[in-house]
Amino acid sequence: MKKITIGEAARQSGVKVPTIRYYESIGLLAEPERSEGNQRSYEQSHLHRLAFIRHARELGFEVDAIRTLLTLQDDPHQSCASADAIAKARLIEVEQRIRSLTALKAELEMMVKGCGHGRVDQCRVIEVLADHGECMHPQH
Amino acid sequence: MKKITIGEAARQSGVKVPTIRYYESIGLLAEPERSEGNQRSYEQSHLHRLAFIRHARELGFEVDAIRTLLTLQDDPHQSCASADAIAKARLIEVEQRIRSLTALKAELEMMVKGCGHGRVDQCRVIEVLADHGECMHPQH
DNA sequence: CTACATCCTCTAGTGGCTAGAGGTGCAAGA
DNA sequence: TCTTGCACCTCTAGCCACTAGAGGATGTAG
Repeated sequence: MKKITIGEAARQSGVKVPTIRYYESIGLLAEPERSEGNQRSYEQSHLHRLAFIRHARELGFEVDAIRTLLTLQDDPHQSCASADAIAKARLIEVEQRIRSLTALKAELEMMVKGCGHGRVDQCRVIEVLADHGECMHPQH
Repeated sequence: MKKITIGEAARQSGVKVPTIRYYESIGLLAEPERSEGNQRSYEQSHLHRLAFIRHARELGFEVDAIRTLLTLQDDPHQSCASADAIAKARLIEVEQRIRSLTALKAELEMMVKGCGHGRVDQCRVIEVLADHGECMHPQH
């Protein structure tokens, strides 16, 4: 029964110390036992939880979605329809974001390519920003 | 000399009324004249400014970058090297973001495809989140 | 003159942390 | 035993770029 300090938990999970405390404060991570000197003392289960949360955050899931996913994980007999729906919704968001960023990329490339590296009054970067009509992607 | 109210400016520029006031408060948009009753009264130049700002925000430029771009626009004899650098930096950010989102997309697709639509304990969505080793994209 | 939309200022809230102040606990070396 | 020094504690405030709402003034149409 070795006790895991918050610093050690941070090292092992890759989640920063203040962020761990923050997750506890918003109820994402269960409150751990405390040492005699009031210091947090984590179990392996907390580390699994942190890894789960971290991976989900990296995938861009919002804290509320993670909360739902965690309650699902806690009750493995439930239908996984909600988990599926959450992941699908996130996938659609990501696809949309990629599409929109790809359009931005095209516009930025045009701006940068058109820059004559001279003075501002010949600069395509400023010109395109000033006049949206110049821009090839009026959908945004 | 028709006076443009803040509501009219919002309608024409597509920037919301509180956002226009916010831009003024942070010094992005010059303070307009006021009517006798203390209401803002905009000129065409403000509308151009707002259009510029809006377009730049849509392209994801941060407020600080926009501040720089605006001072460049005000002095057309300057070299446009800074504008070029800002746009290039933004382009690199966007490209990086697209790459990372594309990796996420692949992982999410795998999760969703692997979901057997049964119970949570057979659910790939939860499983992948819980164990990063399951995930094909260990670079994140 | 009365509705009623629009405007004004000001404060506080959003998400997901991050930074810092001011103080306590704990392990190792002198 | 004492001290050094790091890691821990709580609490508050700050970050970005807005957004929401309170509470009141102004402007316009009928």
